[in-house]
Formats: sequence, C-alpha cells, structure tokens
Amino acid sequence: MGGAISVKDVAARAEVSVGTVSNVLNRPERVSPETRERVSAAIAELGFVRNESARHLRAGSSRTVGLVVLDVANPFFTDVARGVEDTASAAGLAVILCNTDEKSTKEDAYLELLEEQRVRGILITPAEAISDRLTELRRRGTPVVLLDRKAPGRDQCSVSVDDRKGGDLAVSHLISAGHRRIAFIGGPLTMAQVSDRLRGARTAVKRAGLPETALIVETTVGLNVAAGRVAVRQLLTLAKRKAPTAVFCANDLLALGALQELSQQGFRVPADMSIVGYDDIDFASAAMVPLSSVRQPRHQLGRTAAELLIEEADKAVGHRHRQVVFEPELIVRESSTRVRR
Amino acid sequence: MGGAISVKDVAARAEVSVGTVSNVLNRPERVSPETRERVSAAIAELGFVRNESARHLRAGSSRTVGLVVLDVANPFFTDVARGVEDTASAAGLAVILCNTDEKSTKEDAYLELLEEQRVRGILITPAEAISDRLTELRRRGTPVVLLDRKAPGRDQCSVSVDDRKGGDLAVSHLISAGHRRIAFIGGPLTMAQVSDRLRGARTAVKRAGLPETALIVETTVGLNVAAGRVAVRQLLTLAKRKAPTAVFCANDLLALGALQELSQQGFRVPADMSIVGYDDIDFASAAMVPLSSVRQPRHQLGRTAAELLIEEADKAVGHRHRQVVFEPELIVRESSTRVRR
DNA sequence: GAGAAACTATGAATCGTTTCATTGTTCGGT
DNA sequence: ACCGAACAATGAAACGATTCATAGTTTCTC
Repeated sequence: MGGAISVKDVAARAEVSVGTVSNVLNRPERVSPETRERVSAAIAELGFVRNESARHLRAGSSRTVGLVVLDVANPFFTDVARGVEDTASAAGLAVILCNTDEKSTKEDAYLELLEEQRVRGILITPAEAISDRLTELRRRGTPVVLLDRKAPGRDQCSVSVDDRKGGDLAVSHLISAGHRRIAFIGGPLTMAQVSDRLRGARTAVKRAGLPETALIVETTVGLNVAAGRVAVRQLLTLAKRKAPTAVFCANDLLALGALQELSQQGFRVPADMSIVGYDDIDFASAAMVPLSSVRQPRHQLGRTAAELLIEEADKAVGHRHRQVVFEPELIVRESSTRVRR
Repeated sequence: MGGAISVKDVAARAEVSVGTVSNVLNRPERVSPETRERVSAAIAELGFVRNESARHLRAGSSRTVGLVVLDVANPFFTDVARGVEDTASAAGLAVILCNTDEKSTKEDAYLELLEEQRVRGILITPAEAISDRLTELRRRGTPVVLLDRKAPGRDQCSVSVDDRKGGDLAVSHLISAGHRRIAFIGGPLTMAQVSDRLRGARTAVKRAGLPETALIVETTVGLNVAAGRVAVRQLLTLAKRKAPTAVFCANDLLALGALQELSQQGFRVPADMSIVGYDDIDFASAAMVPLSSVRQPRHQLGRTAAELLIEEADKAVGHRHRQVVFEPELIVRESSTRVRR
C-alpha cells in the first residue's frame, strides 16, 4: 500500500486545491462544470479511492453497523441477517456480522471491536444476560437495538417475537393431539428465548389441567443439531412409563438433531414420538419427516430492527424507544400429526 | 456522540501528555509503573475507548478483512465463513461479511466499500467472471484471495476444490448404478463452479462410452431451493422416453428443492428418480430422503484461504502466490442407492 | 563526584478528508 | 462606471491516535 493515492495527488494532477477535490466528491453542484470534469478525470486516471477512515474521523460517525448473533450457521439468523442487510444497504450502511457461539467472552470481544470502530449502531441477540459492556457502551452513546429479545425496560429499542405465546402454541397443539408426557428440549435456560418458550409450554400444560410433571425438561448446552441428538439420547434412558411421547424443541436445529437420532435408533416420527420445532427454517419442511414448527417473521425481524436502529442513530434526540413484538404462528406438518397408537 | 472521550481527555485527567497515554496503550513497558497505573485509572474512570479510525489513519492498515460470498443463507458459505472467522480472529482481525446474491452489481458495490475501508485484504467467491473492479483493486495493492474458485494464473492466491473431479465422481456413480439418462441441474453456466461440475459430468459420460445426449442440461438462474424446484418442473415436461432417471445438482440447495418438488408431485426418490447433490451440507443427511452428495472441506477451505490472505498481507514482498486445490469426496446415501425397477 | 548510560515523559508532526471563513471573479443593474 | 450579489476556488484548521526526536531525571560506574 506504499503509494496509495490521496486527494492531494488528485488535486495536484487536476491543478486545483484539495478543498475543490472534496467539493467535487461531496457537493459537485458547487463546482463549475469545467473544473468538475478535470477533477473527475484526474480521479479516474489515478484510480483514487476515498479513505473511509479519514472521512469518518473528520465526520465523527461511520457508515457501518454491527450485527451480533448467536450462530451464523443457524438459518434463522442468516434470514434475519438478510433483512438487516436489505435495510442497511438501502441506507448506505455496511453490516459487520459477528458470531458469538452463545459465548459471553466472544460477545465481549466483538462489542469492544465494534465500539472501537465507532459503528453507527449495534443490533444484538445477547448471549445470556445483558452484559455490563453492552450497558456501558450504550451509556457512552452507541445506539443498540435488541434483536429477538425483548428489552427489559422502556428505555431501549427491541424487536422480538412473543416466545411465551410460541411455546404455548406448540405445546397446546401437542396436548390436543393427545400427548400427556411432553419433553422440552433446549438450553441454556439463561437465554431469554429458551426460558420464555419453556414458560409458554408450562402455561399450556397448566391450562390443560395436567400436572407439572407432564413436562419433562431436558436442558441442552447449545441450540444446534448435535445438542438435539444428545438430548434425545438422554430422554431415551427414561423408563418407558415415564418417557415422553412428544418433544418440543426450542429451535429447529435441535428438532432436526432429535429427528436424526430417533430415526437412527429405529423410532418412527410421529408414530413413536411427535416433534415440534421452532423458527420454521426452510429446511424444516424438507426434513426426513417434515417438521411442525413455530414460525417467526425472520426477515421482517431483521428489517424492523435495522429500521429502528437507523432511526435511533439519526435523531439522537427526540427518538422514542420502541419495543416491537411480533406474533408467532404454528405450522403443523407430519412430525406432529395425530397417529393411532 | 457529543462527548466522546479521547486520549486528550485521558491525558488531562491523568496529568500526563497524550504521548504517554499512547505509550501506556501500545508499549506499556516504556512507562513507569506509577504513571501507567494513573493512566489506566483515568482510562477506566472516563470509559475511554480507542478510535480505530484514527489509529488506522495513522498506521495505514486496518484490522479488518472482507469476505464476499454468493449467498449467506447457503450453509456451504456459512461453514466456510466460520473457518475464515476462526483464523482471522486468532490473528486479531475482524471479518466484514458481504453477500452478493450472485449479482455483479452488488459485488461491485461491496468491493468499493471494502476498498474505501482500506481492508487488510479480501476473500471472494466472484459472481460470474472476475470483474474489472477486482483487478484494479488488486493492482492498487489490496491483497485478494479467490475462494472456491481457482485462480486463472499463477500471480494470485486461490483456494478451491476440484470441481471437475467432483462432477465426475457424482455422475460416474449414477452411471454405475445403471442410469442412462441423467440430468444436470445448475446455473448460471458463467459461474466456474457450475461449469466445471458440468464438465466433470461430461467427462464421466464420455468415459462410460455413452452418447453426449445421455446428459440433459437444465440451466437454472440461481443456486437455491426455489431454483431446484423450477428445474425439476421443467424436466417433468419431457416425454417419458427422453426423461432422465437421475439428476445431479450443482449444489445441495438445488437438490433439496428438486427433492421437494418430486415428492410433492408424487415421485419417489430414489425409485423413480435418483438425486446426487453437491457440498454435503449438514441438512443433506437430514433430508426427507437422505441425500447423496459430493463433500467439500468447507471449514478448511475458509481457514486456508484466510491463512493465505494473512500471509500475503503481512509480507507484501517475498510472498509466493499459491493455488491450493482440495479433493472432493462422494458420500452415497439413500437418494441414489440402486433400486430394482 | 563527574560523566555516561538508562530511563521517562513530552509535544509537535503526521495520516487523509471535510469544512468554512476568506479571497478572488464575473456579471447584472442602475 | 460603480456597487453588490452570486459564484468559484482556496487553504488552514480540525478530527484522534501514533511516532519520534528531544529534553529532563535518575542511576550507575570508575
């Protein structure tokens, strides 16, 4: 990068001042057509490319936003990310996508990096609780919108889906299909999404007048396919009369893992075990047994979150924080259809 | 962002010069323990966070790399991205993930953005041909490593998988299972991955002594699930005696789409139609009918590419460009097992 | 106890761009 | 022919961190 071209070089070549070059770049109408032409030619000939760091340093605000998610390999998040990207790029903003693997240490490192970059704002699905770093960062002035997680108070924007309702929908459906022992697979419970879905499941059990023990909670250490397989292996160690006849998984990756493990061990779905997942990712309908799942408006989640962030970043004063909550929808497929047993 | 804290504020608070603050940050051993302590305290009290743009402007090189892929929603690329991220973050670099949707215009816009950011380097899976912008950008000094695409010459790093071999493996397998009319689904053919896989397929057909017409080429406009469904609908319009008995898809998303469409129209896989996909994404084995697929070392592809990029960026002189080519591996599952017909 | 060596801290210059007060020009109106 | 307005272009200051030559102290050695 020894000979990077700067405005100074362009100015020299076009025989104008650097201020004029900047004007051509930013307010071309203030420059006479003749000069503008000459400067443009110099830019093209030299292959000049603006240095965003310098612009940013002067301007004080950058053209990027940070998107911090739990797992980019989860299609739920890539769909959300596309929504974010659509909105952001329409506003001329770039997105830095960060992956925490549900680990606070990685989250922390990325938040530091994003703050050093002075990003315009951050969209984040926090791993576990909301960290001190996030609180501090917000206090210092970086706009933050919570994604797929409801803000605890009214002083912050968030975009989420009603997870309790979703859990309720899923388990009510299983109960009305005749199931009386239902497993909940998901974890860690420190994640609001997981605990809310579980809470919704409990509500459904209670409403149906079933004992609390009707819900068997199998906590996992992750929200991926591998964790789903492990969880099912655990459940299969239960005595027959205690074993569940259906499982509700906190997301579709877990559900796909559960499905794989069950098939491999010779169990039929839904005959021997019904499954309901969560997110309704595209692969859910294409699974070995098409998965019932609780659908979330993924793309819109991302779009709305980005819109809120941009609004907050643009008018620091006079911005009213909002907590948007979308409604989930149960999609019933073969994995949970009633079977004569 | 009115009251952002700068080194100046820290210096004032700790009653030292700005140079000393900088030394505490970058070469703490040169500062006496006492002063260091005082400065650190001031940093903590004021909540000072370095401004990366300013550092970068002075230093001349940034701490980010760009990763430009065709589709973040494709698990192949998210797995590659994780590989890239692992290596990059170990080297203290952040990754900006950009999504082109296979469109040159989006690719162009992102390349401009990345160059303005003065990224340390770029990893890219080009949409279609290698654009002028990419060539120029490289000429101006930004290191570029081609990802999942072999460099045309020896003057550039690339990491790819032998796609011709992969296509050959897939179709040879189908031929030896008795198929005599095989469809190839994929597109656009301007993409090297697609055309190479097709070329490999042709090689297999020729080697088996079959006529060229044994391969029915169905070009798609994308490499996603929807395109796979459309392609199958096209194929099903063929007269029975011309219709294929197997399809080889240029990636697994197409294959999943094909599988969905076939099932929906009442065809059985593999009895009525065999399928082989490409990439062996995790969902391939969990599909309605477990998919045969050509596996690529996705994670390693990303890791290796990032390593090459870092090497090239670190020693601009004395760097030897390398073209790494991995071997694909055929994984046979139910979707292409031989069936008595 | 003098001088050298080692250690600390300083502050001005620098990176590339934007901004804005200022200067220089042209032109229309009276 | 003069004035003021409108228009063009200028160049220095500013953004925040880093660097480096230099100045100021302390410590060590003979």
